[in-house]
Amino acid sequence: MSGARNAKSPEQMREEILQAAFARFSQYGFGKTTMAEIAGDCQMSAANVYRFFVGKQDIGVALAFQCLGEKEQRLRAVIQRPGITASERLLAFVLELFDYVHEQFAHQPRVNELIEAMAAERMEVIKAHTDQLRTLLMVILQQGMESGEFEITDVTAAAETVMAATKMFHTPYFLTWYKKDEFVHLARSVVDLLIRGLGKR
Amino acid sequence: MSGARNAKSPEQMREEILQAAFARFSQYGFGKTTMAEIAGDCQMSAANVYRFFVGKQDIGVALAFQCLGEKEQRLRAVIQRPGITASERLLAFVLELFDYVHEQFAHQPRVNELIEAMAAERMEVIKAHTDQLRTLLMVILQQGMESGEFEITDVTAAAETVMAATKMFHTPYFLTWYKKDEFVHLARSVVDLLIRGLGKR
DNA sequence: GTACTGAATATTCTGTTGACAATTCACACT
DNA sequence: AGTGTGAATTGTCAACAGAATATTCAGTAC
Repeated sequence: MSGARNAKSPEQMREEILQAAFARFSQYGFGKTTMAEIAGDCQMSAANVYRFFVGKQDIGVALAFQCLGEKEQRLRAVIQRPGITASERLLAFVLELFDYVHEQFAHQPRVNELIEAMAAERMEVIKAHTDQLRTLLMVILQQGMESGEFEITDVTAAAETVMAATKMFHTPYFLTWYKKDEFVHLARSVVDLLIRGLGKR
Repeated sequence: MSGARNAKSPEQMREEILQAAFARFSQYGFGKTTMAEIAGDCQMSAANVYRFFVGKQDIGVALAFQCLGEKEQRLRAVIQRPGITASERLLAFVLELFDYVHEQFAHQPRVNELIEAMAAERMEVIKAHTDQLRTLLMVILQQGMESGEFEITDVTAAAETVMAATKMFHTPYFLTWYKKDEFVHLARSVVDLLIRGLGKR
């Protein structure tokens, strides 16, 4: 242990900075938040923040990862929900995805902005998340295979296909085009049709 | 007939203006084209253009309608293509839709811009087109019902559903996300799955 | 040497202003 | 009366200057 009285580990420092940055970003937005403000919230100089993050953008990217991780958590909960069929789970998954996007768009527009902005510059942010979503979808499809509900030759490809067919429901871009009810209704129809397509002959 | 030597009907005038405007818009874009230029191309003053169009935007809207009309023509050709099954027609329809969007995005980005810009301000532009697309899709589904390929209870709803599931392939927004081949492959997978879902048990 | 800072520098943002373009209008020509 | 125009008006945009901010660095405290 080093001698200074209040020494914190680099991990704790990073955590503290991220927390302060998130509070600012989610209230005022990425652009309107200054490094000096974030640093001030942590009782340090702006220069010192650079000992823990390469730059402001890196802070944004880290937070975007964190948010998407939480989203993934919510979806994992759907995967683990007990006592429902694969078909029901698939519907629940898509609706949860939509709900999340919709809710965030409505109640946390700044967070949404943040994620979009980071994704625009650093593709890997959204790439890792998409991979994760596909993997979760594959679990559902696999379950459906095992229960005999689905008949699928290539689960990976099928997951990709289902992602594409439901893209509209997890892409903020479309959120202004329809009302929430219409979206949910449409999502149900699409999922129903997909389930029928995935089912046994 | 009025007495002036070279009198043209208002319809002809409108047509001439639209043609000149399209030439400019598609080469330089809506924003970079001035009313004076359009008027000059028609050997008239800018002020005179206003006797035929309420404003610049109205010219843009008229052209957007025209472009979307041509797109619809191309799709009608798919509807009328003889000697193919409804399934094949559905695939051809979606691929044609994608091809059109992709081609325009690549070779006529200005036209694309124009349509997006007009649609952003005057919803009815895109609304009428979407209705038209759904109607065309309904024809395909109806054909599939009659040939016994499909089993659909509500053709209108099914058309809406298919539109939603293939949204990704006719929305320019996604064009930068994947490469053309990937899109086509994905589109085929999605359509195959939908066809299976629409088919008889 | 390690942890940190204030000041220096580089970059980005913002508000302003002049020029350009859309639209209107009073009038001319037929 | 219908067709059209030049000039006036209004609104928009882009360039530029100045301010604000991100980032770096030389130096201080311990």
